[in-house]
Amino acid sequence: MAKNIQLLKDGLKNEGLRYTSQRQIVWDEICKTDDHRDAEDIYFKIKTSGQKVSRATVYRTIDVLVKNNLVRKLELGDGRNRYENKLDSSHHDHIVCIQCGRIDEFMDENIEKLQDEIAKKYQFKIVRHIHQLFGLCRDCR
Amino acid sequence: MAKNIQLLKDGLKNEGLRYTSQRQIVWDEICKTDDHRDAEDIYFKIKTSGQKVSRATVYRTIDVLVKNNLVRKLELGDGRNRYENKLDSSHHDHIVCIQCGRIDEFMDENIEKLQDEIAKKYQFKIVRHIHQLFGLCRDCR
DNA sequence: TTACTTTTGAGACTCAATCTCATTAAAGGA
DNA sequence: TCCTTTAATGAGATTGAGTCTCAAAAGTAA
Repeated sequence: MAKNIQLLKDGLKNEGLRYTSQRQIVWDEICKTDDHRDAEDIYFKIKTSGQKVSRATVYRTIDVLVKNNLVRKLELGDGRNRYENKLDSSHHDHIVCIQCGRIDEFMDENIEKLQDEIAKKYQFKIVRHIHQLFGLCRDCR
Repeated sequence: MAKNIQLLKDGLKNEGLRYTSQRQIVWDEICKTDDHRDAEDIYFKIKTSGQKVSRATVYRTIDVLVKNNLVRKLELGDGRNRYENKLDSSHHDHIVCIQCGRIDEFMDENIEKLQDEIAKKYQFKIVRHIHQLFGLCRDCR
């Protein structure tokens, strides 16, 4: 956990931002699980644990963490953004069950390469991508 | 255009839904361009053209069209859903310029195949997918 | 410790989208 | 054509995720 504190401090310092207890609390909460949670979930988890961080600060801190590459933002198109920590996970995309909400992660080197070729063909400089498969998982099909 | 009217009528009949002038107006508006517009754009375009369809009906009709496979919903993760008619376009994904908003369409048979393999590996039955590349287009890079 | 600047909290606000419910109008008989 | 039934519509209220405001609190550097 000490590692996480340093990661946060360094990330903030890089951006000329201050290290505060609220930011630490939010970052700790996001590191606690490898789930894909939305901001309200994270906010209420902190709130019910008795710690005091306002909703605005939770949202603002998550933005800071995303910008500093400590947290990844997931847009599943249902109106709520989800977040996952990037502690020791390498790049991956998601496969989502539309029935039970289960989210698995996948990564395919070949798809990544094909994407690069498409970007070249269209003369785009890619900065990020979204690749999500929606369907029924083995338990729901 | 007569073709479009029939498409709509058939689509509605299949679902046991009624054919109404409002639904025709919304469908016509969506067919007018191959843009990727949001519901408000479509609503205001209809409104300023002097035709009377309420906002609620525009939203409801778009949902009907999406469910009946006449319109495709695009989720670019900026809080507004975009829509495009599926008149004579085959399946494709999108490459989006984060600077100017330009949206190009791409399709890669190999990526589609690799997706199928991933689905098999994770034992998912895929019903839809989102694949979007975000970056800077040739004019913005 | 002071002076300065960033961050926080509470709640107001935004905006896309949905919901409510009284009214209107398709669709299929008679 | 006229009924009857039932779905669709419109106006405006409501929702809900997320953002903004601004006074107060707390880092930071000298």
